[in-house]
Amino acid sequence: MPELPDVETFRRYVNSTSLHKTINNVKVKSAKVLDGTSAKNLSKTLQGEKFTNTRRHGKHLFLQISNGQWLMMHFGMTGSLHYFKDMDDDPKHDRLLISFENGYHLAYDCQRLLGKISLTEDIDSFITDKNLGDDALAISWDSFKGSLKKKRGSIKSALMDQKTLAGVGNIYVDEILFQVGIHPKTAVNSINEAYLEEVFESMRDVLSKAIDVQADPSEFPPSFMTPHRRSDQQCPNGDEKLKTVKISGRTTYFCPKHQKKLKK
DNA sequence: AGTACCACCTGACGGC
DNA sequence: TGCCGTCAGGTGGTAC
Repeated sequence: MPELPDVETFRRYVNSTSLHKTINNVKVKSAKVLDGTSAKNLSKTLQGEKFTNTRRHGKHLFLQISNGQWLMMHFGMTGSLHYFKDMDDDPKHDRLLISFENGYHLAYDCQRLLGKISLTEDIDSFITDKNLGDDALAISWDSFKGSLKKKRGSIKSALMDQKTLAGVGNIYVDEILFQVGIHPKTAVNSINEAYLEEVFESMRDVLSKAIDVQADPSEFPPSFMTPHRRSDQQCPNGDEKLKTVKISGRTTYFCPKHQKKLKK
């Protein structure tokens, strides 16, 4: 689930469920997701505090703690958040369980353990340390253009590179390129400025439309390709079959009829 | 600075 | 039923 729209959805979920409530218990179920901190230290840091605010940068979510620090969550391929009261509703792969004094719990669930949780004093230095590019929904057209001009290789790899811009992953990059009708293997440096601006607009459009429906593909507009992302499925714009190709090791779906390497 | 692979992990699915 | 290869919305490291 966890690309920019999913993480933004988690952020709003935390806002509507978990702010301003005293934390009275913290259980680390798997220390493997912890990065640069220990279960003991994390518990000590959160115990008795509240979450006061949230921020998101790309695929990283930050929960502000009332002591001024930030709890960083990254969701890997399979991470998600669940707020519930009855422990019967505790998700199967919960790795961190935060309990509030109102009897509710916030669980960080992550089946494949590829996610990360850490503590940080300062979001800006976290972003600098990780070398992350600007957030894909916050970046200006000028910065986007500037960052992509330095890139070589395919447009797909460039958009997915978190150092270039943060938040776009394998699913949404395919959707963005499908919407502009550009072949994912197109060399970035062969795209002229006007067309690159269309890519930029498509990125903003796809990401915000996904956020509008809580990143639920079953609610995507009918013109979106993502819900057809299965082998042998047809393009939403016709009876053409979608095809797959590997780009930087990731399975890529595209429509051979509607996505061309060069714009006519 | 690219790509190509491997690794980290668990689990679902299809073929035999 | 069971075993096995393959694949999965991410990232980081390596070698070339």
